[in-house]
Amino acid sequence: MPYDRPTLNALLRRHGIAPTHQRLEIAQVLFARCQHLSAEQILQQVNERHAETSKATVYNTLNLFRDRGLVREVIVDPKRVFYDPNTGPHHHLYNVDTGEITDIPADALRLSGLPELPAGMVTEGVDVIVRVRSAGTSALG
Amino acid sequence: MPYDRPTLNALLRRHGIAPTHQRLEIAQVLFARCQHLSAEQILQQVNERHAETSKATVYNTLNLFRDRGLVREVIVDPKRVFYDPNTGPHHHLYNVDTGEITDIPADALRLSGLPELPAGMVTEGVDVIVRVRSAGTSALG
DNA sequence: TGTCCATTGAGAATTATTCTAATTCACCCT
DNA sequence: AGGGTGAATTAGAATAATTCTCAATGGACA
Ligand SMILES: [Mn+2]
Ligand SMILES: [Mn+2]
Ligand SMILES: [Zn+2]
Ligand SMILES: [Zn+2]
Repeated sequence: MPYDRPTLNALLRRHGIAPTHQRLEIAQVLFARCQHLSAEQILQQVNERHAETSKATVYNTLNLFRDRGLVREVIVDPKRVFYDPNTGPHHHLYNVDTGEITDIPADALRLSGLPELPAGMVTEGVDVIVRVRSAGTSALG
Repeated sequence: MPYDRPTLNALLRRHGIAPTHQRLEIAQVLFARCQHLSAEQILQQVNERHAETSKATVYNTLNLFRDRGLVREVIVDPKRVFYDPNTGPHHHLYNVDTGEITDIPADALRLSGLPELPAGMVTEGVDVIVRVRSAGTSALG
């Protein structure tokens, strides 16, 4: 268990985040099993045992974590944002049928020939999304 | 003007879409200037001269066009979907400050080493999104 | 113990998209 | 031309993710 309370506590502090009870609970959910979760899923998992965190706090906290670089957003589904505790460079496999998101390690995939940017632009990141579906599922009706 | 009415008419028919007045107007907006537009932007442009198309029809039509492969969705902004009349393989440059989306030709960018998929999955597409921001704009407050 | 400021949270607001159910329209037949 | 028919359109309501408001809470510390 690499992510016990003292570790999470230090992690938040290191990112300039005051480690409140609710924030630790949310960090726990995110970092314990390193998955890609929506705000709604996080809300449910945090309140699994007994309800103690509000929806507003989950959204506040996720935006705070994102602003401080603790998590990143994964934009693959127009319906909801997913939160990724892995902020290192890597990419994603997205199953459009199941909604499942899987990491692709950065070094598993070579990207070459990025076009030079117009003057005055700076790259913030390069996202690669491999969209897959379960074989047999057709895009047509 | 490569996209006059008879051409659009044939284009819709070729995709199995009955070419109604509203659908032609929407196709016109999408294909005339080949941009990446949101439903709201399309609704405005279609009704620029005189209002004749409803919001419901714009959404219906965009979903129909997407299902029939006439346009593709671009998922870069959690707030809204953008529609792309270019369905050929290519990638996108997304300015997170301005919201501007620019095409990157497929051959401008080499991708190698896609991991083999778990059995029973088939690739639907690979999206590369280069997120840029105007230099000087910071992610922090 | 009391002040202070950040945090929390209930519920309302916002907004992109979808849904419903009724009207309109295009096209065909006579 | 007039009428039947199914598809298309639409106004407005519904849905749902996210944000906002602002009052209540609570920990740190004098
Ligand atoms: Mn957000
Ligand atoms: Mn859609
Ligand atoms: Zn990831
Ligand atoms: Zn494009």
